[in-house]
Amino acid sequence: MSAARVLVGVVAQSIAKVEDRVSLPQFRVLVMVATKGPSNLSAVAESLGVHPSNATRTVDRLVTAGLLDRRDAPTDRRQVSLTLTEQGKQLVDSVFSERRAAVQQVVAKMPRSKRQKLPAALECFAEAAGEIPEDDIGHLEWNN
Amino acid sequence: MSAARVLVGVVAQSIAKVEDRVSLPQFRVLVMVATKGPSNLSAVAESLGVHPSNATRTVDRLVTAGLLDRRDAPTDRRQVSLTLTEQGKQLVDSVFSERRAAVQQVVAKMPRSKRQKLPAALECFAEAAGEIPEDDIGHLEWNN
DNA sequence: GTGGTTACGTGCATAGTTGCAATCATTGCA
DNA sequence: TGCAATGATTGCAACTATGCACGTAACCAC
Repeated sequence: MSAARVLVGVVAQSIAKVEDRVSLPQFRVLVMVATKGPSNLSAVAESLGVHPSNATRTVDRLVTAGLLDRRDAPTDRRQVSLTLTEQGKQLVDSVFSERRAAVQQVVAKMPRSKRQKLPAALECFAEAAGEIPEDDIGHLEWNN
Repeated sequence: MSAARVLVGVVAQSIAKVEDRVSLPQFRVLVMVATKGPSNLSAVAESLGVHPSNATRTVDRLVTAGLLDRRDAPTDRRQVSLTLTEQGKQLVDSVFSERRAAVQQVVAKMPRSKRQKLPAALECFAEAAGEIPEDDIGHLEWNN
């Protein structure tokens, strides 16, 4: 659990650095679009567990901020197609790479012997988690 | 990083379950009081990085919700003493124990051989993090 | 005591999130 | 063509968070 605290701290810190530019729900939208590719609004709303009307307005703000691109979907003009702008990509990337750096900074302080055993154990842990229904393990896409 | 995603997902899920009752900033206040014992308002505000006036109102809501107890500090009547009510304790405990359960559920799925190596590696990881200035590693008390 | 400092609280303003109901455009089916 | 279903948006209303300026009560040093 203390390791989990550390990791959560890293994530929180990485988000805090961009909180001036985007709120947490907004960032979640960006991450979802970044990870799942061009999406429509309903998908975003459902994935985040909010009312579609809220998703609309959150996307509004991201479009205004120049982080998200909203256009009509080619196949069905009722839907919209959401993609990250270059700025949006950079923002998401900056958060992710900072997380990596922070974790690596910690790993670098571990004694070499244990450091080598860590990846295998963690990979195994992640695999084990993959075998559990997503409802039980949580919203994995939450903010990463 | 995938292991980190899993752990963060667990934390996010555990918080999502109480988000109907308390907001994220509110929960952070509860956790801070739970971990650092009776506190005054300034400490809470500074620890959360918000303006003291906001801390006042956040605490207001928690008191109204019956999760927090606010009374004059015995030593200095300018200050207040914040403690968790029984309800508040239960809420924090429920989140923490759910996290533990979720992690253990994952660990239980790991093969026995690797399972034994995990705790040592993670403990070492956490220790390594402890050696890094808090500004670099993040606000560890964030929500845990 | 008097004055400065400290710790909280209040009023005010702004912005973001949330849900619900209603509306509009598009699509697909009869 | 006409009508229902779908996807998105808008108006409305409430709540939370946030900072700033100001006020009040208590403490401390002189």
